[in-house]
Amino acid sequence: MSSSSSTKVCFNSSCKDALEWARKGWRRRTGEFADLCDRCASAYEEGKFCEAFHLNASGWRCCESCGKQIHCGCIVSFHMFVLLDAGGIECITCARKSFILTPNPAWPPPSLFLPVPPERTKDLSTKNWCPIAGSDPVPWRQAPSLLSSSSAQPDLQPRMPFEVGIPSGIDRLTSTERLSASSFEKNKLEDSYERLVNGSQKLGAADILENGNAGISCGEQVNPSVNMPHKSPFSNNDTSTSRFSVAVSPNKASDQTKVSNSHAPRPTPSTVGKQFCGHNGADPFGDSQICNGRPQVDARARNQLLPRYWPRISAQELQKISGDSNSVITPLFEKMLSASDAGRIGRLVLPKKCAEAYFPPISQPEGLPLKVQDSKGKEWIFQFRFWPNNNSRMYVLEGVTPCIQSMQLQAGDIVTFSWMEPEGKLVMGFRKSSTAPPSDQGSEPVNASNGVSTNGDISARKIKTGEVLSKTHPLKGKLITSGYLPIDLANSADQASPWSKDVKSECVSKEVLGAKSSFRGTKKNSTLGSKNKRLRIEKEDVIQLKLTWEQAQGLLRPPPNHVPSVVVIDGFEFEEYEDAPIIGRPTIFATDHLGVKIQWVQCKDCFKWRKVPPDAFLHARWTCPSNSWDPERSSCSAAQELTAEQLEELLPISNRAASKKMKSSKQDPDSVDLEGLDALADLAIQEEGEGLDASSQATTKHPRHRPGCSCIVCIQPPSGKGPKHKQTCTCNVCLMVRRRFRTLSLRKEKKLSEKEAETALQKLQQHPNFPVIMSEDNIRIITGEGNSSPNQKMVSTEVPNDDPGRMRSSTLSPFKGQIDLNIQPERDEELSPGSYSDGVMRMLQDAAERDHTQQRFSSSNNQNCTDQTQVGGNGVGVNFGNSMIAFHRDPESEHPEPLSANAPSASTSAAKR
DNA sequence: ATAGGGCATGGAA
DNA sequence: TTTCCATGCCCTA
Repeated sequence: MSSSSSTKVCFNSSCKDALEWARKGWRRRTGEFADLCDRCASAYEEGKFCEAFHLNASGWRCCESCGKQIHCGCIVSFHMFVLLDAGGIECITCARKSFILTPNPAWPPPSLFLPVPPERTKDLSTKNWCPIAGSDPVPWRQAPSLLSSSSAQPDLQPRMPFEVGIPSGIDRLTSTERLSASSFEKNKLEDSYERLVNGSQKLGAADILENGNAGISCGEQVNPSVNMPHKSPFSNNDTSTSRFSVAVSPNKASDQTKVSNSHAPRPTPSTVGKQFCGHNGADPFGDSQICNGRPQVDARARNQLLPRYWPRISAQELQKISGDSNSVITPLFEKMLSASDAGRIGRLVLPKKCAEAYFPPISQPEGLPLKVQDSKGKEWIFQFRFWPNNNSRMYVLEGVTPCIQSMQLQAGDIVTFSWMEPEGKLVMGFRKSSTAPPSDQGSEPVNASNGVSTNGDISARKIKTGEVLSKTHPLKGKLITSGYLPIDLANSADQASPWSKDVKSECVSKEVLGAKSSFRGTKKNSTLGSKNKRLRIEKEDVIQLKLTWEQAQGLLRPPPNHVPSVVVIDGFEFEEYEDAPIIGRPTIFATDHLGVKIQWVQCKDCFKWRKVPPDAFLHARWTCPSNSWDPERSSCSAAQELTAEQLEELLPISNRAASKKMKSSKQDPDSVDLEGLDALADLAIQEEGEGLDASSQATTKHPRHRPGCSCIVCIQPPSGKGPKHKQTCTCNVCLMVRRRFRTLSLRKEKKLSEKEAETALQKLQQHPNFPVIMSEDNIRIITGEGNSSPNQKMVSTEVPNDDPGRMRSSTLSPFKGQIDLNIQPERDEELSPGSYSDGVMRMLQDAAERDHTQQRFSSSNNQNCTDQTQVGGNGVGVNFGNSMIAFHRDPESEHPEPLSANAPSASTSAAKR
């Protein structure tokens, strides 16, 4: 999204000034921001836009509390007021004082206005809920009891500001749907629904004109929060109130879906909730209502529907779901399939809040059958039930295996649940997490990053690997503020969320200003990463990267030929790029003896530094042969232009000491801190290439495996669901298995030359169950017999049989003929506490040796996971294919610290011999 | 012996 | 600290 077109004019129809430099105004229905001239943008940002331009327009009303005049008929001021239950409006300031934090909502889902069955028992049993019966309106989707005063709940709690939001909407829905509604309410609701669907009724400030003019109605409101992305003090709440539903009809589908979907589809009706929410924030429906047939204990707990469950369904998906019908699709929630979800157990764990909010209430663990239609129109019946769990419940959908298999889903993919009206059907869509081409089975994969719609707004922008907000820090120049570090680029599912930008930038800004580099902000918001830690660097590991934002920025380059749009947030300028950043090779900018700006870059292979133009974009794997600027030095064999001394001068001061230390070593003068960036880049590239591999997303941690565990269990799809692995397969699992075996073999080779190994072997051969336990560590023998699993077979076939010792090498386990999935072959030497540094260096030497030996190996073994050892500067990186360890040698101490982990070894305890 | 149901556990939020 | 939830594992059929 580039808002810096020179041909544009100010979006304000009263202005129309030519724009030299556009500033962002309110969010348009297309999703783009209104481009404003300086003057109008300032007015908008100061909240004086309507005063300046709409004074004569209709729609001005007074705040019921303070009397302030608010322009209620305009998109520009839409977020400046709230509609009061008793009529009238209140300015947002007063509303906040009254604990009303939700701004004006978008359209509520029509399902909220469904007719209500005459009687609702507190505990809705399966009898009352008959999804299988067909198209009857679903009782549990009944409307809120508008006038119900069922607030006499035992545990009614005042709603605190942070409790207001989507979840409250859910709560209200949940609560009220458990209540009876009078016929009056019913009629009213039906009427409301009717009018809503027919578009004849505009809610509150629905008379909003996209271009900011007042008084002209349009059918859709924009998310108010996006109107003030830079200054909302409670943007979370704001955004959380976005609700929408989509009326999909053949003749207007494109428009409506487009518009509707320009907001993050968040189906729960805070609108309605808001409308009927008391000023004091108390829930008029009672927080303690029965939910799913049981009393709610903690209202606050229900008020959090995690962002990762917010549905992000594209218009296309919705349209596919609805087909040609006039159905109204209301996305309810989505969930990324975990390994167990996608496994053959056939149980899909439902997020509790979602289950309680959107699924029929159940009071018995057996639950009830639930008819769900998939995106192909095929209907499935799942058992919706729960298990008691820690005084709570754990909701599951049972019997999902056929459906999941039918949709060819695996762990990491996302299933979406929507509600379709008037059919009254639960619809299950899906989104593949991989970059696989769009499936014909329904919801197409929007983009690799679990993307959203493609129709215009932030959420709609196609974001391949992440959108970067780079921030120009007044002191330090550009900093990355979005938190979209490469590590998360491929994984962050919420990077496309319409508000993530704001949230993140705010979050990161704080971190930056707090002089603390942390990726937490990003991770917290990462939908995918929130649970699928296999793809993430652990918090601690990230910290160990010892990267500052500035350093990380060094890895990212703006997309070529891309003019950023600039956003000012909290006084800081952010450059915003629509396209993914380029993950670049760390370089050193300098000026040559002629005063010409140049860039020094280090070859990935030979580590020699090459001079390139200052504006050159260099991929993280840049090597000498890519040096088109200097043919004489376009080969790794060519000498380095820079002397070590010169390089030292170029390096950051803080690194020189370390550099000096390393200078005397045999290693090439490496890039010191750049090593860390390098490592990060490596990882990013690996993630780039592999991170989206469904198989690698397949599982999450499991209790028996520590964080960082890269065992097959942790990284492979469950229950053999994944594709068959060929011998040449380069998926994570295969690579890891090969790598594991290779290192095992190499180590064995080494050990065989030692008497100790001989002794061990003798012992081994004397063992009655040879091959069996050789030691207590977790190294295993691969015998070839009893290997029944595909992986093990694969290993067997991968085993080079040129060395029989290798076949028996390595380690043993209590499990005969099995590979220890947790084996950490690189750590076969115990590192005594006092010799950490030695141990690491020894390991690195081993790695170097392996690297050497590897080359022999590689020639006969098709693989992409060539181990790399980089030693130099004060940083030492060992790259084990997709697992990388980088050590940062602290100049102050002799103890190298892990720069990054996510490696199968080195960061965990050493195996004992 | 195997598969599935259901609970327990423990990491993460 | 509490709650959620992924998944391990026991028990039963």
